[in-house]
Amino acid sequence: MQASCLVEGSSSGVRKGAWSQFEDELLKDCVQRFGEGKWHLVPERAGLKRCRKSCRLRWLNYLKPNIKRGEFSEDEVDLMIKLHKLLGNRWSLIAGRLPGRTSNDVKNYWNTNMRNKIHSQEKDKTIMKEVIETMKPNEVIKPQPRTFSKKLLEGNKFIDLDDNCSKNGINEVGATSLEANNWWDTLFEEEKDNNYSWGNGFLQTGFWDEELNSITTNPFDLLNESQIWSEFLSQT
DNA sequence: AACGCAGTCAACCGCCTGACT
DNA sequence: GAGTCAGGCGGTTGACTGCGT
Repeated sequence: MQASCLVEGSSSGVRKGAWSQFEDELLKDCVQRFGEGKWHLVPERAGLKRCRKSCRLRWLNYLKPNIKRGEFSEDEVDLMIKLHKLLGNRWSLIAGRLPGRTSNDVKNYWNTNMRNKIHSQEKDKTIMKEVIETMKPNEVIKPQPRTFSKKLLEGNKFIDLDDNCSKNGINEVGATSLEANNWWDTLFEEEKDNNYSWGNGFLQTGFWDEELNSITTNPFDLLNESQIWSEFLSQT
């Protein structure tokens, strides 16, 4: 567990701190050759003196293709606020709805920009209260299982992870087959199939109403009577 | 030019969960 | 059922940078 990473980090000369360009190249090359996943094998395969977690993080937050850099657009911020209101500090889920953004990006942005904004709006007690409410520990939805065993995948017509990863590497949005089998992404695909409207790359309507109802404990804390999630997320 | 401060963000840490044995 | 492993997450830290004095 984390102990393995700590031991790796302390006793076997594992590097810490900022990544060099050379290390980045080694990691990129390794992921391109073997695909994402099996992070415990990556340091050895790549010839890196880094622990598996460090390799994974570096790839996901910096090296992965299609990562968007620069400022968040208005649309992105708007969606982020709505999703945060809905999901709390579930940065990975929020990032999953913002193409090219990582959970680290979203978290950093929120912790700097949004908190500042919120503090500057302290006069507006209702906004303040809303945000604080979403940050209560008991409002945070526990993470759902994100990984699937090979057996499970085989039994549900999914493609074998290792096979798919090694042959295809990453898909067009930079996601592994593992991520593509995430329920959330599946929903995303379903929405596209159903020709719901999109704007600036974001889903505007038809927003997995049933699923969001199922994962939120008290949907009517956020929704008006008879309002659905897609309406909530598309309101301005 | 030198210093201090605040903001940003990459990276680390500790914990949780599911899979596997 | 218990123990271990690997993947993943959110919270936190600290190095770096830019700006004001």
